[in-house]
Amino acid sequence: MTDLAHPDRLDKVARLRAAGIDPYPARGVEAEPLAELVRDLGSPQSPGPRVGARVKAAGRLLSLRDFGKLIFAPLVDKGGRIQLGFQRDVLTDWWPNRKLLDGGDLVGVEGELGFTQKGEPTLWVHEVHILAKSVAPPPEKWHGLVDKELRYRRRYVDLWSSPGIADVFVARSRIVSKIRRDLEARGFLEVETPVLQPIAGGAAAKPFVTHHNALGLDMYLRIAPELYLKRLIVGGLEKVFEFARNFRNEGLSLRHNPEFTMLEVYWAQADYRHQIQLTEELIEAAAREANGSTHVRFRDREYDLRAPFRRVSYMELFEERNGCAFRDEAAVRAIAKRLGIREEHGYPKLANDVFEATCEDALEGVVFVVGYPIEISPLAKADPENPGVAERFELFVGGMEVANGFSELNDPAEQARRFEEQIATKDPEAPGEVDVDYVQALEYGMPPTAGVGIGIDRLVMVLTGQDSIRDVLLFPTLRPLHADTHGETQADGESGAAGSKHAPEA
RNA sequence: GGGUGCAUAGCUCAGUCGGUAGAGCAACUGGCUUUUAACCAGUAGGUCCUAGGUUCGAGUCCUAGUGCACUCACCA
Repeated sequence: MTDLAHPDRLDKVARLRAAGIDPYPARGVEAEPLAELVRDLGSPQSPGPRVGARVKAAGRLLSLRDFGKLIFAPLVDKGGRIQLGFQRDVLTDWWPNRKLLDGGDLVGVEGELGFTQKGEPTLWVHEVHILAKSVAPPPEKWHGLVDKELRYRRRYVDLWSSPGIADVFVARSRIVSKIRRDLEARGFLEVETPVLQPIAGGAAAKPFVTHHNALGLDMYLRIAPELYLKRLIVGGLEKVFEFARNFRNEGLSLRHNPEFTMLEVYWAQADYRHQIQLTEELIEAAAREANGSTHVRFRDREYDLRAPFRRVSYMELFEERNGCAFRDEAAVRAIAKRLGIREEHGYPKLANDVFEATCEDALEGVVFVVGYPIEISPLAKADPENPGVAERFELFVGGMEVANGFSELNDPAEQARRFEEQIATKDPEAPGEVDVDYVQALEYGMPPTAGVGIGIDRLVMVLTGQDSIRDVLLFPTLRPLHADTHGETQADGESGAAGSKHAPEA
């Protein structure tokens, strides 16, 4: 038992047992969803079909308003809420036990649907069963859980005590489900590829390192599933996708969590133009699924996600904003100097930084940027008409990158050369060694293929209007609490259990 | 990693010029059969984040630390 458990409530557990009532019974009750009960009850002005009906319900009591011989208590379940009315004259036998109920308790009830004098839909209770006694005090009834950290740490409280929170995660589930169904309908196969990888490839990012004891081998949590999914294209699976949890050992922000979900789709015989179209169609459908419309409100701005989305050319935008070509090194360096941008990993990266600094505002709407410099696209195929430009696109919504896709490089020699080049930059985010097995896979021959990665967390942010990635993650990454000091134990009751499950920080 | 801010009862928060701890909610006791942030009366509840320092005296001022929020950088 932790310090979170309230002595008065623990005492009530004992009193329930003494009264012959199991505070944690083994069986639940068959209950109807509260939202349906409320819907079918209607209102006093337009009564529904189930006024006076005898029903069973289960849920969590939020609070109790005790009038002596009458108690009102709101009951919530997943997505619904109704008021319970307990009356002494109806619950004669149970009445002496009423003081053993608290806000937060889980109960099952049987009773009759009706209204109060004020017209509030009410389930007039005839039978009460406690389903689980809550010994931790619920959040303050008016303000609720306002401490953001506590909301993330105790999502299990946030979900039932903060209105609208559960809706975001229901929407997330529907978005993912819709995308999955749409891809399956188009003949794509959902697959699973390794999270534990001997070489962290497929993106530029710092990986988490772990160790496999039996193999005596350091391994990485994947930063991207890309190289494995393309192996499957070599294997002839033709159209594959994975909702891939990726792990990147980098900073946290409104848009970044160390683990995040990326949908990656690979499509043989397609090129980047097919993927652009697929991307916008999937997103439009997901928007309709989540909101019933293509209009979304994100960070105080309205966006219309109806396909097709606008396209702009990377190189043209660069020239328009900077008055010089991407590869006009002298001119670009001068601009970089004026903007105070320092070179860190070679010229192409510097020029891309200039792009990001000068073209940012052009990415404010819903827009595909198309045709990235080949130098910063090591896994993408060059445009046959324009060898310096990769057949690559990124999708931005409100300035935030949501998707990245391209025609996949399938020339094994060229891929090996680009891997070597990447490693030579000594960029800490470049892979440490060439993924020889991947190059070998290409040597067997990969058909012309296009791939895209869609940031699912960020897409959900846009579609549900959440500013922070943490608000679309049920359990965002947090520093674990330690039970070392008394102060922290007091501040958080579950710290002892939680702390013991976490490995020490590396 | 840098900057700014915050940390007081279970929760949300006050706390004046440095003078020894307050409210509402929750809990407990009593009253109340139509409330909905119910109401009325009472009781109990404090390592003022931690460790130092200044001072006759620190919740308050100073230093360091810890945690969190916001923000910048990196990243998708």
